[in-house]
Amino acid sequence: MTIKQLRAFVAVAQTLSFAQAGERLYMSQPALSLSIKALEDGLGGRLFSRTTRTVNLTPEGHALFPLARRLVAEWDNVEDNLRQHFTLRRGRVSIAAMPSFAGNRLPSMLMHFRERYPAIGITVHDVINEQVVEMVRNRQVELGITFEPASDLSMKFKLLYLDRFVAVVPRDSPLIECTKVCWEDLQTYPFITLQRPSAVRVMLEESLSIGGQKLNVAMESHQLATIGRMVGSGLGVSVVPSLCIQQMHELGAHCIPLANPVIERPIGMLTKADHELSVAAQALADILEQLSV
Amino acid sequence: MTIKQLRAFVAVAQTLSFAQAGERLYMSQPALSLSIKALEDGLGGRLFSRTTRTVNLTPEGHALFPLARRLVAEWDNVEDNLRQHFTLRRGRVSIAAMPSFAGNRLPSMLMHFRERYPAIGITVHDVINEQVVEMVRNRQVELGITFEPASDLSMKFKLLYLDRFVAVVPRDSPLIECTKVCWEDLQTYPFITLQRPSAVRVMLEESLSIGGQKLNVAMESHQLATIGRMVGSGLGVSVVPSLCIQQMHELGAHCIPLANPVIERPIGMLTKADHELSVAAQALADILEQLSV
DNA sequence: CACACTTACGATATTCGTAAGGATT
DNA sequence: AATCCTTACGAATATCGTAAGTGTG
Repeated sequence: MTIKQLRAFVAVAQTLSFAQAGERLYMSQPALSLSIKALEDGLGGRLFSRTTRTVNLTPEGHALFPLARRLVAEWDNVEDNLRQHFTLRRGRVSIAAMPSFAGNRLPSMLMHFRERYPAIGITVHDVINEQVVEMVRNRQVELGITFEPASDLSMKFKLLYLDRFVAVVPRDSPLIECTKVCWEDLQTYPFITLQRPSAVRVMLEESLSIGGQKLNVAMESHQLATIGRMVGSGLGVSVVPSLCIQQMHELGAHCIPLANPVIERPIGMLTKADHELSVAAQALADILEQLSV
Repeated sequence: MTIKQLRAFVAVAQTLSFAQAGERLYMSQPALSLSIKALEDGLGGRLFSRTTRTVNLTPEGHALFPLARRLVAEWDNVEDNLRQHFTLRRGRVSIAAMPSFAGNRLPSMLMHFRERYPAIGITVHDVINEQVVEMVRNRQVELGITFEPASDLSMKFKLLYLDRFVAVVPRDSPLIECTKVCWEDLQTYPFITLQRPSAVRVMLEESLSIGGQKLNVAMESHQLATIGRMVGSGLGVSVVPSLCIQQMHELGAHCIPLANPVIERPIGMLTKADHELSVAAQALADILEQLSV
């Protein structure tokens, strides 16, 4: 029994005519006749009782008809569904991104993606850097956007760009005139930064300790938006990835390049090394990469 | 997409090895490789991510796997089920038979059928002659057993044998010595027979009226068993199809050939002319015919 | 006699197995 | 070096369309 034979059976059963069914199936009537004969032989009995003049279902054919119709319909569904996934007319892609990225660059990138593939659903997990790595590892998401993690053979990291940290100061700060600032310039102001599990905080401390410097934290938050608004209100200064520059401006703070130490971190896409991306995820990855050049 | 390809896909997805799957499918590994390739090309994307050393499902392949398994399973079910019907290892046949037949000859015939085809279910409708014809006409049953009905092009009648009516008398009747009796012999006793819608009653009246004779009914019943017991108790005499001889004996009555008038009626199988029998019904018809020779 | 299904037959396509090639552990 | 998948190619098989055959209304 082949799918072709089953389609032929359904067509003949519906039209009760080999000639008409042949037309519908785009095949000659003798070929159709042979096909039905092969089906009957394969099953071990007749499905149609036919004189040269009239065609009718046998009781067994009658029993097969609804089953055959269902099988063919399900078959077509599965096939069509899969084809739509491959042609990006259906699907869903889950990604995780650290908040600084998810809240700044990502939305406009997703706009591009959605414009191009409006039928693909997107699930974004806005979680801290470490959780991004975990979610990729656990395959909760296909794609993660993070700072480059410690090298791990089970993960693949694709650089999108280098992010250089910048200082954030109030609009009325004297530092506002500088084209760049050093850590010493900032130390005279209360320092506001993210709470501990945050990668930004950790990377900041690491970079400073290399230069023998120390972080004196006056205030902490775990929301970038809060930090921005605190700095904007004149409560103190901060250092954030350049990703956040626009957000900081919108929150009323001002950003200045940080010259010493230069804190530069690769940001990119993280995937499981041993698992291929879905076509949808690959399409998203392609767009993210393309928009990061 | 063909059923063969889908089976190949399932096998490879389960073993994650073209070599092993090839063995299971009884085909060479290169042929399997080509088959999967053809499937992937047809669907428009990869289902397996494979290096020369390891095979893995792509996300799309992963999505297809349960669907493919279900499709293949349903396919096999339908195919197997139909094959079993054709080989008489599954099925049901519905027949209708007039009470005189259903209660006498039929049971032993069904025993033969059941012995030969124990998996075929049988539904017997024990109804009066006219209803048998109706049930065949309405396709409530595939097969009917009746006296030959008025010829009707939409029905097919296959003679099983001729039934000759016999007289039924009490064991202590003086008639018991006769090798045959005439209507006149019976008329001296109270006559017991079936009620009006019954074909036996109608045919009896018809036959008598041809010879200018008349039926004086002393008692009526609509059960043959009741008649038998009434006659057996000495309440009167009756005339029944020879079908019922054994039953009458068991009920304590005695049967004697009826010589004048001779009432002879063809009994046979009735089917719809334009509808083929199921293999199960045909098998039953064959056995009924064979046992009637 | 015309129509509709079946059979016959030659051509085309598809499928398969063997052999050779390439990549990974 | 061994193993496993892919590509190449020739052979076997299957499928299809045209043409001829057959039975029915």
